[in-house]
Amino acid sequence: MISFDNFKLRDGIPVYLQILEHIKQGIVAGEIVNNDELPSRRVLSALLGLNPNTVQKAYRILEDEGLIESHAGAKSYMRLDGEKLRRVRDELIERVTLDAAEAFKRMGLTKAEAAALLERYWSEVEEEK
Amino acid sequence: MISFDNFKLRDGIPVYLQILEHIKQGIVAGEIVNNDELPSRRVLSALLGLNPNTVQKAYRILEDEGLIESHAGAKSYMRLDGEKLRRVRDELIERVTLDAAEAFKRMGLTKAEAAALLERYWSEVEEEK
Amino acid sequence: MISFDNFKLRDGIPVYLQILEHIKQGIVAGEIVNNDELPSRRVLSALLGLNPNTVQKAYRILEDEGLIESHAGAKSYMRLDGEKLRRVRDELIERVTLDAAEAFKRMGLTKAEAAALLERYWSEVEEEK
Amino acid sequence: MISFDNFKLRDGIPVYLQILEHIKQGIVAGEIVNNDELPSRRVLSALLGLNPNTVQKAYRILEDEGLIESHAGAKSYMRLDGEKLRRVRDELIERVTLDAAEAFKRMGLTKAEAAALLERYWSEVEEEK
DNA sequence: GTGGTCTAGACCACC
DNA sequence: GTGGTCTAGACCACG
Repeated sequence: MISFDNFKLRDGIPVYLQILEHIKQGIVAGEIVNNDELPSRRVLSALLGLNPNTVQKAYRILEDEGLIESHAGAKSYMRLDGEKLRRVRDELIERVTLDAAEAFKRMGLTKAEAAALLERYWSEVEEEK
Repeated sequence: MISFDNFKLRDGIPVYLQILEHIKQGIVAGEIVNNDELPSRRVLSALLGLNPNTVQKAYRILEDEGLIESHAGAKSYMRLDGEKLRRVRDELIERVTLDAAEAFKRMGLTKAEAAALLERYWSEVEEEK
Repeated sequence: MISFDNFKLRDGIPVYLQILEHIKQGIVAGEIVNNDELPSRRVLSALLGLNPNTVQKAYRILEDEGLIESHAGAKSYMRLDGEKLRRVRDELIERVTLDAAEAFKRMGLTKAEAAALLERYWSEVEEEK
Repeated sequence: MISFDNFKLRDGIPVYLQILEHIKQGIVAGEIVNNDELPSRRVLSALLGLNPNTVQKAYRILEDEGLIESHAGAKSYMRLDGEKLRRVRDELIERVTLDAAEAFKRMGLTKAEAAALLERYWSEVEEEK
């Protein structure tokens, strides 16, 4: 079962996007694999203190993207293969990296300075709660 | 006069925040310095194809944060000193770096891998449009 | 025994309605006649890979409409007479025809064009699976 | 402005699908053309006695399919070109025709009988209210 | 219990 | 006023 233990809501970003992001990051991290069972909409919404429809929106998009499969009355499961996995991974990494690079560049930092900053702050990231 | 030449709208993020971000990044980059003149709300909104209210919102926040000074009927100017500059710089760098570090960690990358990725993608950032 | 050999599930339409439709179409086609035996709920649900409740719902409606007769512990049988047969036939034909005519009209086709289309696609209907 | 004058709700079919169908039929009929303005979510939902979210769902799907374009704060417009028009037309006609043909066949009618039925019922379709 | 649709109504970002 | 997100909660189809 996919875990949402370390999921923290940030504000300013649509919640359904944060759910999508969390799942996609889990896929890239290898924590989420093919055929994994997803928590039901009701359970997850209760767990995160959200409305079921918000979770439903995230799940619907995942299904539109072919990453999960769900049928009325049945649980929902991850549907991953090499191609999808690669696609998710590439998109996610590219977006995160380019966003950061762009911001650093815009602030006038050099490549080396940016990389140093990233390494310096690495250990300050809030660890698992 | 503060430049918005390289300003590109991204969707999904409130436009007024993008304006704020652009100006703060310019401050950190040293392109924007104390007493610089800001384009008028009307001019900037026309330039960026935005609603004047959206620009107004960004300017109001900058004023609330003490970074600019504006008076009715007069031009607006940057009001920066060492302390404000440091504050803006630290906040911006910390946010960008921590966000990226958190995302990379969540994806299961090591510190070295993340830094390498950042350097690898560095030159791919779209240059001046 | 009533056959479900050519029964294909379509999605988007409630399954119990599809079962009802299948039986009524069989009645109109003359394949299903008075006193025919129906498969038991359990057998049919197993055959179609459905939940017994879904089949039960379809059977209950058929019984409400007086088209079948069933008693606890006994097999179910079709109960058709001239009047019921005519009613089912007229309802079904009218609904199918009017639905199609309405859709064709709404799309701006003429009567002749619609009839031609119907004849043209006639042979493309998937034959017995 | 796209009209919903002749729109009648049918039950048993999800409302958002009926809205989609109505618009697509209008496209095929040539009543709806490129750059046509759509009624706002609020206006249409009030007009049809629906919840705004139901209309929003239909509009979202249309946007996903590339048939309309909408931006926050701005009205929504049809975005059609030859390719999309052909796609919508082909899908709609094929579905309606095949559904009808399949039902008629299943009821044991011949191609000629079905076409005759369609022509006979043609004028009975409820005319514009 | 699970997925899907729908209503009622609020708040935000934007024009 | 317009599009987009979200909460609260109901009902249906299905297993």
